[in-house]
Amino acid sequence: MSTIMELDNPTLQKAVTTADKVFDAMLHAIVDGKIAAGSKISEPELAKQYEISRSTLREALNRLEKCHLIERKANVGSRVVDCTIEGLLEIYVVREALEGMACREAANNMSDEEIAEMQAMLAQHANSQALKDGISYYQEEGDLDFHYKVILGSHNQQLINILCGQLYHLVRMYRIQFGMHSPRATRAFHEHSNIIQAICDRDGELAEILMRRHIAASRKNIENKIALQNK
Amino acid sequence: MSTIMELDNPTLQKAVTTADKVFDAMLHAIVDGKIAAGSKISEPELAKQYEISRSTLREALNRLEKCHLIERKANVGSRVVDCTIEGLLEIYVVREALEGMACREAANNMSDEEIAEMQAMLAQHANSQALKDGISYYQEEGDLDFHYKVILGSHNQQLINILCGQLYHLVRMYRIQFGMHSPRATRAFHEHSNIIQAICDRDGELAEILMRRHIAASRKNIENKIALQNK
DNA sequence: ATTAGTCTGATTGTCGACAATTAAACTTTA
DNA sequence: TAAAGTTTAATTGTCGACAATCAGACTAAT
Repeated sequence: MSTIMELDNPTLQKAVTTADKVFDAMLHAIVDGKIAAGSKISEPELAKQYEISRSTLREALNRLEKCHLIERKANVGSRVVDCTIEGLLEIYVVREALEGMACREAANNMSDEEIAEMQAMLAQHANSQALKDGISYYQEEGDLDFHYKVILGSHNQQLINILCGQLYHLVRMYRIQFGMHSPRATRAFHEHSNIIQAICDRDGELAEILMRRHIAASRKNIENKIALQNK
Repeated sequence: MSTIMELDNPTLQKAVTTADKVFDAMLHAIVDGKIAAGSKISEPELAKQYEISRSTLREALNRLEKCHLIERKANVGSRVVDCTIEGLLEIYVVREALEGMACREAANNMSDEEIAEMQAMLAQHANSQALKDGISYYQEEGDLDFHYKVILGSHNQQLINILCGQLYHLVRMYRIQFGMHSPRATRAFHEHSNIIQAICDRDGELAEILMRRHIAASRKNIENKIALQNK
């Protein structure tokens, strides 16, 4: 396990203060839909629920706002963001741009060890996929693992913060709440494989193109589903 | 003045609460270097200075952290981010990706009125530039205006939040503290002009390419200066 | 009946004080 | 003298209470 993971990845920083722990708890609760999307947040109620003071809760709320998981209006209160199709498509657009660039930078900046790690991970996914075959849950987790590795491989702290620290919480939220178990498992696997190859060849330009196509394909997949649903 | 500006642009939301006002004050102070980059922030001292309680100050600090202008460590305190060459180049990489995509989306989504507005703005810049010629301050301001308009034109709230709400504060901070009065004034003007043309033609693909080149050119300009300095 | 205005209950914003933790000064020992 | 341990001062995290603001219920007037 490379030391880069723990130092740079904002999602893996251990919670030391109680506000941190409440933040983690609420993060999972929101992502998993246990706190409903779009619902209003009552500070006194939640403070009682977590058995903390309102100040501490507000500290946690501030961090949730940093992740764009809640929205605050002055003198009115906080709401959990609601999951809309438009919002989902907006995120795909941002991901296409940022992860495409991250992939280019990863091809330039990843160490040989990191690349080897990623290849090993892919091989492992190949096995677990052969086991579970149709079932896509592991593939889904594997998909996130893969994208995280590429992002961290960019060695660009700004990219890492925006993607891992903010956007990916929303990505996971949408995946769970929209029940997005992609049927593109084997196709995604081959796309991942090609991307890693490009990174291994240090071909940043190609790596970016492939990653953008990979994400754009997911987006189009969603758009098609929506189009069918509205017919 | 389009109503979209006020509603969507996070930088233009009026400050209603006192924490908002302190946030605005500190934002400017940090961007302008009146609070030194890399310096430690003393909560009791600043609270006294702004004549507010520590709770209110911490609320303001939380928002500064959202903009990546300060960094907090648990039980240790907050520091203003320091301006490094590496950090500056990282930002350019993110901008190239995000603003490139924003430009593509702007070509798809901007209304004809918005495009006309932007063209009018460019004409105005042409005049003020002819007046001031060598002096690049107005061109610098104009450059920011132009980029803001394109970002808002994407009509993608995620893109707008990340770029206008977070990254551009850092951009302005670097510009001021590194004294980046670009000597590329007339070249940048022509690049802006071509980008607007592509947007006007609704050619998203070209618009993205041109914007990416525009930003990459700025980055390379910096890199060259650094290379000269270190010789 | 509808609109305007007032009032009330509840929620958010702000404050000052206390507890927990850290960093530095000081002592002690090899 | 240098290194380790202890103490102390200061800073941060947390708490409960008060003030400011808002949303909805109620009343009154056209």
